[in-house]
Amino acid sequence: MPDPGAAVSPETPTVDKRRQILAAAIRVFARQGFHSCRVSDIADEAGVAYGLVYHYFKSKDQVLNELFTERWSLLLAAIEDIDGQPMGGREKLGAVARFIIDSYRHDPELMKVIIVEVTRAANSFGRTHLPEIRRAYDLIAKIVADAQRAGEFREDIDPEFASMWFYGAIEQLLSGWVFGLIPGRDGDFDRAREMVVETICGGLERHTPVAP
Amino acid sequence: MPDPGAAVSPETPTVDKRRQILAAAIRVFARQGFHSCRVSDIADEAGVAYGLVYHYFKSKDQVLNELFTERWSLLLAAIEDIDGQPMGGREKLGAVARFIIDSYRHDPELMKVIIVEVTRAANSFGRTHLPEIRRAYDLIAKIVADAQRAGEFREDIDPEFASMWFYGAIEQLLSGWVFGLIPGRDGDFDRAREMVVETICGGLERHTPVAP
Amino acid sequence: MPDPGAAVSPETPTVDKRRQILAAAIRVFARQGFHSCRVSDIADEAGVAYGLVYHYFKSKDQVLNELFTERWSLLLAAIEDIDGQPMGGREKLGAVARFIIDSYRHDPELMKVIIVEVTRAANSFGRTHLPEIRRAYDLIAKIVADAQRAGEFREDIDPEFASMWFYGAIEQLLSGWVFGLIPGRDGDFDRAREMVVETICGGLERHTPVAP
Amino acid sequence: MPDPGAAVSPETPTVDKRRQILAAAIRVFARQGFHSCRVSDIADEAGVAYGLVYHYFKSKDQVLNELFTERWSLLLAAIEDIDGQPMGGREKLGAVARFIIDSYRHDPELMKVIIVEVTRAANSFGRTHLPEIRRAYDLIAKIVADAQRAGEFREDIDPEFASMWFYGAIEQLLSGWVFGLIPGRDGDFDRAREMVVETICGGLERHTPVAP
DNA sequence: TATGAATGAGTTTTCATTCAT
DNA sequence: AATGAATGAAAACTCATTCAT
Repeated sequence: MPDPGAAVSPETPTVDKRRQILAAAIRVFARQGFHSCRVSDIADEAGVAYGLVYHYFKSKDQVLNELFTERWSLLLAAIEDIDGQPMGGREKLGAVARFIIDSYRHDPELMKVIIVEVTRAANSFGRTHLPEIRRAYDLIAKIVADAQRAGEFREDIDPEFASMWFYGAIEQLLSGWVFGLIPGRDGDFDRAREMVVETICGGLERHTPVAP
Repeated sequence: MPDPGAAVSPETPTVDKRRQILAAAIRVFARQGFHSCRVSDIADEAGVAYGLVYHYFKSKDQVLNELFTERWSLLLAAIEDIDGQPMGGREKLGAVARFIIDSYRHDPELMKVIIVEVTRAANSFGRTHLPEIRRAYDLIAKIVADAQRAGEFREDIDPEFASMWFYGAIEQLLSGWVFGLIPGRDGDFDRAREMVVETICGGLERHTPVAP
Repeated sequence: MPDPGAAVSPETPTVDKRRQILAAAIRVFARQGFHSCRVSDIADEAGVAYGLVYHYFKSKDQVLNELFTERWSLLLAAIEDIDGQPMGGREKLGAVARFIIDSYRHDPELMKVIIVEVTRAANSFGRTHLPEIRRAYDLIAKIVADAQRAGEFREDIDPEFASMWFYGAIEQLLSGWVFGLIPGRDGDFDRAREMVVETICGGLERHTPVAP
Repeated sequence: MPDPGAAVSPETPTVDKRRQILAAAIRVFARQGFHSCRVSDIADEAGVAYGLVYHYFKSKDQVLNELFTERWSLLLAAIEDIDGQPMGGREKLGAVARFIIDSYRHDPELMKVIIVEVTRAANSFGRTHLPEIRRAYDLIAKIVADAQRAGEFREDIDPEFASMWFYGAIEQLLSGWVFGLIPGRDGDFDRAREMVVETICGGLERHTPVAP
């Protein structure tokens, strides 16, 4: 089972200024937004000199890019890993939902940045990272298609579209938490996860309505 | 049945410069993005003088705000209208989906602007318009809750969350079209609408799985 | 006979801010050097707002380019004009020297800027304007070549090279004045002009040494 | 007869990092220009660590200063040496021209740097080194004055000015080679030297025009 | 001597907004 | 209503120089 927190440096003994800057950037981006913060805000938050940000990163953009890529590649690896396991479609999608939601639970600020500044910022960074983002959609679509072939999911729904519903639903959920639109206390995360899987997979599975 | 195109200017005989500017803004925002365009780009596209934009609008932001508010209030009115009609939950959500998708079909540039620059731009305009956006979620949640009370939808799924899945799925769909991630030809719009309703409502309805 | 001061605006009645900025730029560039001055220095000197410089000019570079091009094209036109007249080589070169020296006398600051920041700044602006600068060398070389064909100048000296001596000598003269290395009082200008023509043309003309 | 290549490092057996840096600086300054290169470019070119440049030199400026001073003092010494010899004006100026042109032939990159970045960069380094540069003009002027007193050169031409023509002509020649404006193949160097001496000295000498 | 991480001052350029006409 | 010249604040980025090791 993939661990959403695996990338976080486990107490580097030496002071790693590069890491320090990245961590500060997460906090600053989450608090003020990428466009509304200055590079000096990041440097101040990290407690380093202005120029050091440019010593380690080519540009302000590059800081966000790195943050995103590092995290997103974990997600892609996790989905691929999940897909490779001997599970049914519902179980696989459940595991994907769990990974994403646990990622949020583990580091809400980083996930906020990734969703708000990249994934949903389709006109700025989203466009840059479209290929990587799309890769996630494709992997999910593959899970759906496999489940259809296995007879688990109904076949009259296009897997590409189903992938959109599934990912869109989860991202909206995280957005809801990020902006305080829906309750996000401890128990809510697991409940939400169960419900979203129940709803989407329930709709994707072959089923007969219960007569009222 | 609400008409997604109702907002279009009712043929003012005199050239309405204000309308001209708004229409130009849609094209420019859709093409370049809100932040990457200058006020002069809008004026040029509209074929009017620079300062005239400021004669009619308080600020660049105000132009986008107006565009959004005008359109979004139509959406809210449509959902309220739909909710008031004697239909089941599936039918109501189907009508909501139809309205949104028809809005996109009718004026893809405007919908692109609204989604990309407002609805999904949670850190800039999205924050400003959060109350109105939230209102849509609430109306959808109400439809779900009513259907639950009527015994049509299963009651173990939180309507607030269900609203997120439903809206998130549709918005993701539109995003997919906007950025060319999924096919968006003529037939696709209706098929996608039917499928998303089938999937989400299928999952929300009380049902029994078909034994494999 | 070309007039080196022809381009200078003769008391524009309306305040021409663009001209105002150009005139200020000459003073500032002459005083502080192009690289050592800020755009705000120009704006301050011109008594206009910072942004107005960018309203009229694309960049700081563009201001200098315009200054140079305007003046240099006058020089080229003058040389061409001189070359077209029915005069001997010595007379023509004398007229060219007169035009350049009169240009300096008329507007020493502008000529200082052109020489110091463009003509002799071979690694920055000089490189950009090399074709135009070279054009002047070529025109002078043509005058020499014609005088050789006419039997006035000795033919064993390459006109291209002679052009270098002639132009280099005059530019060095102006540099000497600009930096106060040689006397530059009223009478000196005409004397220097006569002497440089006497020396270079004397050397270029067919002559026999006087036996000591 | 002075040797223009005398300054070249006398084969230090141990790798002389200081010399290594100076040599690298010549290449980098010649290629990119002083202002367009970074200290790190020099260090990279020399294959040494960044900070080592500052171990040997007080500043980036200091590197160029040293390069210039070392070379220029050779030139001054050469002119003084030439002036001390029992030769006529034409012979002396010929020897000076030979030294300068041979310097260029021997190390074109160094001479390019000295001319482009110092001698002709009147607003930056040229200003700093004005006294040394002026010294060269003065020495040349003295040669002219002596030749006038000896009856070899005509006396109606100011030696200070004549010095300008002579030095300006040669510098312009080198600039022409540096920027590819005039042919600079093997034979051209000697021909150009002979021609410039012939022209300038021919003009400075007492002579009578040949009647056409 | 040698290294390269760390510092931070300094400037161009952009562009929303205002305002005189 | 309409024009577009005029304003000025704001921030990314560069890079010479310092310094701890």
